[in-house]
Amino acid sequence: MPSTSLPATPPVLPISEHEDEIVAAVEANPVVVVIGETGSGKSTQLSQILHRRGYTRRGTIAITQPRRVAAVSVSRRVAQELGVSIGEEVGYAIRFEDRTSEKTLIKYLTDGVLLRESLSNPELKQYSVIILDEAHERSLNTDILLGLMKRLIKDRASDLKVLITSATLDGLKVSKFFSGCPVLNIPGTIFPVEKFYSTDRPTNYIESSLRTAIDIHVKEVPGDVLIFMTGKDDIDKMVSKLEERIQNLEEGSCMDALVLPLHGSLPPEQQVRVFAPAPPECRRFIVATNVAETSLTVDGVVFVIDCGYVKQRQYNPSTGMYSLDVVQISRVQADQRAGRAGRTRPGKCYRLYPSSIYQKEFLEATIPEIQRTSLAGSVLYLKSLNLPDIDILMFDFLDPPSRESLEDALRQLYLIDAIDENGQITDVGRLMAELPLDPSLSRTLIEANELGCLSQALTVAAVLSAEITLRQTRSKEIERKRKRRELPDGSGWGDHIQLLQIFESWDQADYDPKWCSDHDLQARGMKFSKDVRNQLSQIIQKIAKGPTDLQARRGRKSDPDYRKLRKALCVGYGNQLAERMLHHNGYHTVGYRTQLVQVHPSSVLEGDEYGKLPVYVVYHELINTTRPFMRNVCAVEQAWVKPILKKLEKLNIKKLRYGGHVFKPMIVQVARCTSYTNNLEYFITAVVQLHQQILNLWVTSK
DNA sequence: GAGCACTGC
Repeated sequence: MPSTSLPATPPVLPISEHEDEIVAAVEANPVVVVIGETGSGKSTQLSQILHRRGYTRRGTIAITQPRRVAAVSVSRRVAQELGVSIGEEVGYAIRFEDRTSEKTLIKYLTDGVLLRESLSNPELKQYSVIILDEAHERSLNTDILLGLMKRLIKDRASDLKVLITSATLDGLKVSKFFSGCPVLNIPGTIFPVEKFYSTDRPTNYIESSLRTAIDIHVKEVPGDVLIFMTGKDDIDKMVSKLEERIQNLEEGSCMDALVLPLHGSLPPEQQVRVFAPAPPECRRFIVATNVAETSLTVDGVVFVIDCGYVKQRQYNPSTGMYSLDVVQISRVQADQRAGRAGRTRPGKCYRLYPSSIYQKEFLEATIPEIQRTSLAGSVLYLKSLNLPDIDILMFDFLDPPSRESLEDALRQLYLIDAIDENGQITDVGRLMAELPLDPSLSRTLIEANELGCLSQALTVAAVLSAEITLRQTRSKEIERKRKRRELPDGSGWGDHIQLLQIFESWDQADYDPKWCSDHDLQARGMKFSKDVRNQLSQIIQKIAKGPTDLQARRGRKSDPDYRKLRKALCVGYGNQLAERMLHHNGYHTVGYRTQLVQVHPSSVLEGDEYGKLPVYVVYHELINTTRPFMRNVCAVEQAWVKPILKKLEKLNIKKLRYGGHVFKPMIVQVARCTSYTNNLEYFITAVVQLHQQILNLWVTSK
């Protein structure tokens, strides 16, 4: 490691007063939990403190962030405070962009990037300190990292320090997870926010928000208003109604007003409007989704209106289906929303629910992502790490996902050849884990490489992982239809093929952003899929067999029916297969559970001359809205389906969990226990887990 | 013939 010669000029932040306390705790313990409220400076200062105290002498300090923008902006800030340029002593690494060098001592990175690094370098030797920042957000990746860190500190007890930092995280719970490590509290610099509750839950929260907003506008001092809604539809409704009501107010009775929507699917140029300073003598109303809760910070907000709901996507492992539900927020979320009013001066938060509901009905914290999502990708990742104790269901999670969810993941991975019937990762599975994709798409790529249609499959995988959506301009419905007709239609084979054709057309237009807008496509999504495709090409060149032809324009004419590509998709989506009913166009899923589903109306797939849809299709996902739908489907042939049916017959969850040698994992675990008997708590935990394992085995084998 | 919150490798 190069020697350190950074100037040290810490700004005065609450955390600075706790410097000695922090350093003492880190010195004496492998893991320390730091609870720092908003404005405590933990994200920018912790790394600098440890750097000053010599922790960069034998390695780099890594600080993970759940979001890319945060990794970039915080690292820039730190570089500025230390008077160095980014990429030198201070750098960041996010997908598609690595701004670090051999000189880098403080490295900000997304949690996903750190997980990828740990794949090729499980001990993460280059780091002397790993800080998991914003752990309270409980992103899927952070949760997996928490489990990995618990292991890592045992293997690197002498030379690794781990800090878990968060705003409101239940410190005791994490401390318990890490064998009772110390918890430090750092106060923040947020201003007080007064909270007002409704006496009842409103029957119509749009109307209720409207009245509150007008009330503020007429009676309150200047200051912007942030209104939390659940989705785009509600926001649009709210914006137009609010504008109307403000217009109807008596002339000169109050100041000017500007109403702005804010949500993720807004084009960037419209999102930016929110960050422009307000015109003088004008109150802004920002009607936003959850983006304004953590991802985007709007300056000037003094009033918050909180409807108490959020739209949440959840996965049901017993049906394999996603649903998007409006659910009550948690107390942590409610407080986070309220905190948005106190960033520049004391504020007010209007909660459109009674305090009894906040106290009794709201969950303490939001259900962590790991319990709301399909785990196939994460389980494959963990399997690829070759952890010594083999049963993935015993992985030490802070909040374990359900057994059902983990078993669902094992079944899915088995059906696409990532693990064998004994639950062991296969060679195919190892390759899949290298690719930053959903397991189905990575399996498709590997099969495509065998079949000689890699270039097309790369495009499909890239476009699908960018999830481009055809932009919706409801007011210009007719025009939209006209434009969409000019786009390729998948040649009757479905949405995957259409997406491929769209990307190829864009490629032929030399990736012109204007081509996207002309065809009513989101340029942002298309650009992202192009970046993903490049990244995938680079990775696959290292692992592909034989010569690879990766140009997007190639490979079109040789296979007019896209047979190779569709076959590769059939193998990759072997866990997501559906068969049409005999007499109508409904489908049932083919797998270890059967669901009645339909092709989503947005699909390009159309019936034959008799109006019949293909007998077999694979689908990208099941989403339960008004009914269960398959989104993004591709027609496949019966002959390709047979191997999947065969695998289904052999599927045995007991074997997937415990493998052929059921006692091997236990023996390994006992061996591990005995080598850690100096840590009594770990020993007890391991024995309890072993006991549990034997019990499970006994129960399931009966 | 329906309608999608937010992240990330």
